[in-house]
Amino acid sequence: MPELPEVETIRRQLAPVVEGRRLAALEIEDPRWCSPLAPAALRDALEGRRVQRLRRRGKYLIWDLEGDVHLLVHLRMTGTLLIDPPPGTPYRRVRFAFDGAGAHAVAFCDPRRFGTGELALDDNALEAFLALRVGIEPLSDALTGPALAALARGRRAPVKAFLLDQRRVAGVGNIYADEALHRARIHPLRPVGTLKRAQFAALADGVRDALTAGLAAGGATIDDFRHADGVRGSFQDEFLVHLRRGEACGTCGTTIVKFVAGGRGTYACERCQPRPRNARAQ
DNA sequence: CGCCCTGTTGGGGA
DNA sequence: ATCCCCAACAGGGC
Repeated sequence: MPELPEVETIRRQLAPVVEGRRLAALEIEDPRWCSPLAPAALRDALEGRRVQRLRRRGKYLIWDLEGDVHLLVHLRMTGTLLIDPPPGTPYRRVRFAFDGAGAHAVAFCDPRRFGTGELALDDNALEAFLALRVGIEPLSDALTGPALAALARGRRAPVKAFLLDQRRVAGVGNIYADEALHRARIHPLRPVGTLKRAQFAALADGVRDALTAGLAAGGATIDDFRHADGVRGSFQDEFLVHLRRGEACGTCGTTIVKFVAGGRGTYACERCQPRPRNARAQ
């Protein structure tokens, strides 16, 4: 569930709650969260420090704490951050307690335990960590057709695999990759290096538009999925073009088909997004 | 009821 | 460079 729009929405909700607050206690109930670092090491590094800023790079939430200490939280597939969750909230893995009048508590909850917390002990370490993992920000001016073309030059990988590679364009997940490709009318299995200039431009627009639409919808229904009662809001249905197997393409009415691209379940309209001749069927 | 498959992510090994 | 499998769990199909 946490794709970039949801991470950004959570960041916007959380920032006013944690920025300027002192982290009084950090309770890590599942040591796997920060593995291979021991929970005690993380506690020692973070407790007592004030949160200066909550930022996002790709799908990473970056907590900048005073003293040039940084916590990188990744929600993976099922993680979420809840503000003042009620007692007994299931799947709680980490608890952040803050100081001061009107302070809130924040909980990291994650049924599948894929989510991670990582520590960077100075700016250099933080940038080195990010440089290895995240590429250009899709909601910034850096996302342009020519920028995508430069990253794609000479590559034969399917365009969907290219989009999912966080080291090139950061923050595009499985759902939004399909969405962006449908908007750009490009088949997910097209070798990315063979796209034409106009297609790279359409792809840049498609990525930005899909994420922006998701952000608008996510912001509108944030209350639904922030609650820990299991109601996680099907907000994606509100803006996605309904790329589901068996359903009709909203543009041309052709039945949406499913196949595997970039190692993930992929949905496309093979009329709007013509399949390349050399790509094997299903 | 139980088995099997799928999955919004990313790292590691082949 | 690329593909496959895995982490841990829930939910749906059969």
